Amino acid sequence: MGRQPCCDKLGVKKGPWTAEEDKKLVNFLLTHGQCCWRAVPKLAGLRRCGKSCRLRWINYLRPDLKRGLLNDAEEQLVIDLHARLGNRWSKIAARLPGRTDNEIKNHWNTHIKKKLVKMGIDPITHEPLHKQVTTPQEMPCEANNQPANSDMSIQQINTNIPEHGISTNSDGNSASENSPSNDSEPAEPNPNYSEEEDPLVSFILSDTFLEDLTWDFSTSSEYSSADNPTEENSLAWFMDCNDFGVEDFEL
DNA sequence: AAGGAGGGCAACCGCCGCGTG
DNA sequence: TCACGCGGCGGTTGCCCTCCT
Repeated sequence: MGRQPCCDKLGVKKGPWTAEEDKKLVNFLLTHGQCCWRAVPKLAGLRRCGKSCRLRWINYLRPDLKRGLLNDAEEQLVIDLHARLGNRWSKIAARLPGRTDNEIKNHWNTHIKKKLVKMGIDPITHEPLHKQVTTPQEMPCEANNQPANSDMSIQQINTNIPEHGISTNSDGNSASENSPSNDSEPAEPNPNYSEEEDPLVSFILSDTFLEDLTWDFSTSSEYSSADNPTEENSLAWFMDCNDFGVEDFEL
């Protein structure tokens, strides 16, 4: 037997969200905070699946989201993190405040992938393309969707993108899904781009950042409506977000 | 100016892991 | 220990917009 769908398909609207639906969802979440997503559409008066509401909120409506394309530093960070973590977009997004996993995933697939290929680097393994003599099936790390990180490939990236260095595991070990210790391994500072040059990038790559839950905006107590259930507090995070269309929601 | 091709992105789908009873 | 429900995640799809011919 297949798994039950997350919501009753009948009467559940799909497709692009309207401004009216956005408004309902935002108003509800500002007033009540994030609770049981399954109950949200019902309570908010939406004919949507709870998952759909969650996705819409996380990927689009969340006021702490950054808008626009990833800048060079962010892009470089994504490349580096991808070399270490693979396609674990949520983990990568966790180190990029204001960016969502979906956004990063899309950016990777549409921009960065092509960029790396153009530079002669395999976007999956982060190895130089011309060095690859084995087929993807023959490569365990590929089969597991895990990158084979190497100093050489990373250095090549650095060469091609001189403005922004990236760091990698100094021993060239591939990042493994089964070795969570990699997550906690501090990134080696790139000789071409020292911490002094970009302490922010260095900090984001550090354990301090990853383990600091205050950077997790979805659970941030500063903005969390669950912790600060008043609409006043909730509105504060709207006001902090300059390019958010507050007027769209008549707040 | 019109039509086709390609790219970008929002949203959906289905699986997985975790918490709970 | 097992079953179930839920949230979260990554892969994929499909629509819309832009560019090119």
